Amino acid sequence: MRVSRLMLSTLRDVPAEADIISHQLLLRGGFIKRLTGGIYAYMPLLWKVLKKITLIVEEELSNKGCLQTLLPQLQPSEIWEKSGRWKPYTEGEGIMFSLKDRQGKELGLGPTHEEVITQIISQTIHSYKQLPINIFQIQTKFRDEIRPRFGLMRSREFIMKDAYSFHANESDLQSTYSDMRNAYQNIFTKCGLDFVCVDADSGAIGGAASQEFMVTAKSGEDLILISSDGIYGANQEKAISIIPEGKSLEKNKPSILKTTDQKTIEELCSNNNFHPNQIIKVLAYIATCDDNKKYPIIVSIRGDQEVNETKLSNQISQILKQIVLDIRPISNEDVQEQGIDNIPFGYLGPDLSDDLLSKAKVWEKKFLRIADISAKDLKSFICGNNTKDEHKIFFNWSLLNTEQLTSDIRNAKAGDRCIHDKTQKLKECRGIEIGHIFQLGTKYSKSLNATFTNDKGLEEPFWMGCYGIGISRLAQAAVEQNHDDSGIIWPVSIAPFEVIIIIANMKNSEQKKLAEKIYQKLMENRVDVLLDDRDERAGLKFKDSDLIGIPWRIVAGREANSGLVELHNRKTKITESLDLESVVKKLSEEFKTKKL
RNA sequence: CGGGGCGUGGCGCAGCUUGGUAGCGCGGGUGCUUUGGGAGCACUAGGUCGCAGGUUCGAAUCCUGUCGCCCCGACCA
Repeated sequence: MRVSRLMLSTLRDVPAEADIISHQLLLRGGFIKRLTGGIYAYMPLLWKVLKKITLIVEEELSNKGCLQTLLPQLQPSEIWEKSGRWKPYTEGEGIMFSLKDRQGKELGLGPTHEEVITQIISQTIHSYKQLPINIFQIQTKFRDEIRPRFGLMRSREFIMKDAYSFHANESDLQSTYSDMRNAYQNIFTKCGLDFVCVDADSGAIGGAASQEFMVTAKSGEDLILISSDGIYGANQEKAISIIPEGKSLEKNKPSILKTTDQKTIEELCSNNNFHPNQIIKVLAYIATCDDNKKYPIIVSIRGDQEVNETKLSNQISQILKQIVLDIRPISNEDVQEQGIDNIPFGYLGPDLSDDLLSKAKVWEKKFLRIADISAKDLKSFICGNNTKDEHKIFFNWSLLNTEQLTSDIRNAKAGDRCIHDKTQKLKECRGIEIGHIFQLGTKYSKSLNATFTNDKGLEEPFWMGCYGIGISRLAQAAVEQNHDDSGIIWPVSIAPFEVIIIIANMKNSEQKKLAEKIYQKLMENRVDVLLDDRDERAGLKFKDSDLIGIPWRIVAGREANSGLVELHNRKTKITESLDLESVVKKLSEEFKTKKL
């Protein structure tokens, strides 16, 4: 390809809309153009990158025996009703675009394809003899993000690879799951990325085991915790740890302490010389569930710890056997709306009476009480006395005489000790999620009634797995991780072009002739090469080639009349003078490994 | 959804406080010079100042509404 024909449009100034470096560089290099919020056109340069990523993915998955397909994007509401996801996905914080056709039939614009593929497979596969099946597609997905941002990182329309596997039993699912994890390692390694694989929450998709692949980068949206030995890694939503030991409260006669205007843990500690880990923090939440009911929740946790709302939400949905649509702290407005303004915020105890809810207009009349292990483990503690300006001190759980469900709903933090080895500590870093694999189990096959006949002749729901890769996000993550002050430094395997040839001075026929010759030769050797034949000054061409990040640069310049060109590596910045034959030979060998 | 900020040629911005109907840099076009790190000079094209009302003799500027974009938050009582 010749740059004069490439529709290249680079910008010197940073467009005001871009905040993070990868977004800025993609815009400045002319890789993407924004059509509207969170919706981008992939320009020819980026499309080449996306195709290269796609090829790597297809090759790896094909090696694992996966089939490729292309599924509908417009999906009928019925199958989403059956799986129980229509409401959570279209209402509230729902992320599915939905619409009605002229008959009034409701359709969703696919954010993911579990329902569709389950339906299709159940129509096609009937016997255990046909299993397992592992099938994938690469196509555009739609998500109505509350707040699209960072260019392709969180956009409303994006390219995703999603794979779904179907099995006759759980152990077969597990073996495909680890096969896929292995394929993912290969894919991201081939893409030239630094990444980690961490335990993850399975979120709205549901299911058992789930892991995420994270490209480590300062601007990452996810907080991940990794043990110093690298054995354990998890998204903070999911991470578990051993809590730091606290300075425990001595045992003493339980009593009531006057604590006027001491509503926060901090105020309580500074006024009475307590430690946060001697106090039980009690928080009130309201959870909105699938059955349209609102459940008030009382959460107890050790004062120095933070509630993990993902864990909390999962726990509630397990207890109530309901999908939790929304969970948030109870606000003063909530309390007023319900007509129950007698809740002594700042002085709550785990044993806050249900009687306070008796006048509630729409809320359930009973608190669901959950205590984090950190609070439950305290032998003697301080907590609110459910009366303004009063706390209990030297109390224990049997004195409180209250029913509590105990579970881990605490945020693991950097510095906490690890479960697998107490001598290891967790450290935190940020990551960009580019892949996510799930063992779904039978959740979708059951709800959609997708079954096969097993070897005993009985009908049984499929065991399912699903596996995603954000293709367009991966491209941007690669930029976030590989750039310098001059621009992008694409890993060779996914670079839009492997080599760019610059003709320093278009008026010099020696340079032109030599460049053209190398250009032809490299193309004959199947090197993906770009020729900058624009009638521009050399400096501008250098700037552009650095900005768009082509890994190798050949310059036909000063030494052209002695048959020499300059070969420059974008990443190492090493430059050497070579003749035509050596340049072609060197580059052909450089790229040979991946061209069979 | 809450808070903050911004909408002025393709991009980045000034002008707005104190109304008098647009300007700078980059980019585009033409010509000459230049030619290894975003060239110089000259000429030139391109904007109903997001949109709709209102105030005024007169609005980019003041007021109201609306749309769009960006950032932060939606976490501890």
